[in-house]
Amino acid sequence: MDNKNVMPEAENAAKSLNFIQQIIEEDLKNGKNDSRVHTRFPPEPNGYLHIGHAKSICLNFGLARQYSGKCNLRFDDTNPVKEDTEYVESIMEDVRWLGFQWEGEPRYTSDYFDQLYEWAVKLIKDGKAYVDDQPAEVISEQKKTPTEPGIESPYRNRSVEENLDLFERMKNGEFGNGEKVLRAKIDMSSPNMHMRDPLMYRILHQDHHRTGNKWCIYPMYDYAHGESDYLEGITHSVCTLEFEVHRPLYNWFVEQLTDTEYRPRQIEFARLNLSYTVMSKRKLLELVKNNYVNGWDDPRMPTISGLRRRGYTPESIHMFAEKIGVAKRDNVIDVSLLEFCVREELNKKAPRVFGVVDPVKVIIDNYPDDQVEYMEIENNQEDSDAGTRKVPFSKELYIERDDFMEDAPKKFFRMSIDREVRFKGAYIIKCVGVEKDAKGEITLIHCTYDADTRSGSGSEASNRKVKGTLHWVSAKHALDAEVRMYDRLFMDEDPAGHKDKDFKDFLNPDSLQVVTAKVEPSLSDAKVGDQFQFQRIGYFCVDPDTTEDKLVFNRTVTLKDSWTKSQKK
RNA sequence: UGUCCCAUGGUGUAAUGGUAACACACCUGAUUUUGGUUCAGGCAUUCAAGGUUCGAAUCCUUGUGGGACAACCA
Repeated sequence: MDNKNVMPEAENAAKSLNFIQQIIEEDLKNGKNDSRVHTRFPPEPNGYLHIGHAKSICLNFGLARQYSGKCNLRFDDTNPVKEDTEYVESIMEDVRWLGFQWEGEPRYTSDYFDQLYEWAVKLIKDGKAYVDDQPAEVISEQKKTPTEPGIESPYRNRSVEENLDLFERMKNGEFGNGEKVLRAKIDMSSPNMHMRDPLMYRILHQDHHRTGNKWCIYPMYDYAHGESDYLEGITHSVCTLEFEVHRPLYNWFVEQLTDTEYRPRQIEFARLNLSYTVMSKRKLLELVKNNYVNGWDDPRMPTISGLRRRGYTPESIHMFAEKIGVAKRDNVIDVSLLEFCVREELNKKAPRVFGVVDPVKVIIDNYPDDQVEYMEIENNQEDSDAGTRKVPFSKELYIERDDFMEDAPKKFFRMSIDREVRFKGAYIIKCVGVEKDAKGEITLIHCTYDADTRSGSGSEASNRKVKGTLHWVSAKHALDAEVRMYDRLFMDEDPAGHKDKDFKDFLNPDSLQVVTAKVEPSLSDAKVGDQFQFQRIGYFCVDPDTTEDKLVFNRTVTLKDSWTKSQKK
């Protein structure tokens, strides 16, 4: 075969495989499980999904897509104490928003409670499971520590008949919470703690969000998970690293209960850690419950719903997941990579508009009092199809307070007394003086304009180069908009890493600032969820969840700004 | 003083016994009616010591460092 003929594809194929893809391709080659690929995303519905889950979602659904396989969505709902349908709803919404479709209906571990119960009975009959009457503390004590072997429970060698009877009575609700448990009979001296007769069932007199009061015994994760994978025909059960030590147990249950060729295979990868970001569901719940943020979808939250509301796009999250890769070593990804991915995408898609977030008024002394000119401005220089729009220009305008400095250094390219700047799409303007209030705050900037310099007029003067270009909004045409400037929630690079300190000590007091901005009139047509670049300021979206009858913008991400960066040094 | 896992620039990820590369970050410079974008360039890497080999980031041994496991959580 002539290699030269396949060069175009070779370029794509050149991408290296991550270690999971290598395992899958090996399995495919060996014809394992009929060379099927079937993955699953199995969240517990006890909280909202966050960017770390997004990595797992992109991985699992992505693998299925890549290998023409399937991917299930399964709610791992074995602990009714913590779970709720609110979370089920939000999880489905988030997965869909990310652009993935699960195979068939959503699955629930609770769908398998009957089968799991039968299998537990089988294990008892095989002498591989027993009912233990001891309280939690005693069982825990007997397990000992990782460095010393555990000791066996006095109930370990009960007869099969007694175990069967007791287990059935557990199911029938004859015992209270914690009075009895079902344990697998494996090896109390195993060096792996998870093999020291792990619990299979505990008694919880608690309504379940799906099965109601049908059950008062609930299976534990270790028992339920592998079996659920088995029942769904999962081939590759991808999970995070902390389950690595559970794998022998996962395999043990599958091997005890089934005798087919088919075997699901657990593969572990390193979970995502993001700098300046807390990812633990427990801590996020704490932020929500104690009103440090306004709910799970607060744009400062690392939740998928928070990112969505902040203006992140599914595509940008896919790009991020692609770039961070998959491996087994602990990692901390810099948030700047995530921000890069949003900017990268929004730069191509988001129309540029003029919005002044911290306005200061400018008056052009030599401009006719009642004149209004409509300046034609490009919507997006990155996209020639984006077209242009008309923006009104008049004698009184607003500019950004940061864009003026009275005693400016030479390197300051914006407005200063006696210096010229271009008002983007309009004229070259020269500052001639300022007015201040009693506190010395600038209240008005006086300018003159050069009428020959109108942009696009073709005149020689209109092509004159000046160092700075400012965006502006006509005062009498401006719309008021509420702008929510979100910043990072935590100031410390690794707020979760300080084990002796409360992570909330690192909360940023300025993580949300709400201001009234002056924006150009074309934004009266803006629709919920629309995204814009406020030229020179950052990317903003119209708050997707706004219920108010006014324009509300959420800041998605700031633009890179080499001037303010150099000033901070 | 147990079992398991991991170790490549500042941060991530490749290279699968044959020239250590890509992205982010950072730093120059050019272009720019956004101090954005784009473009060009720069900085910087195999935990250590032995061994196998013509050749080791890769295989072996030992050590060091980090992580997971002792929930009736998942």
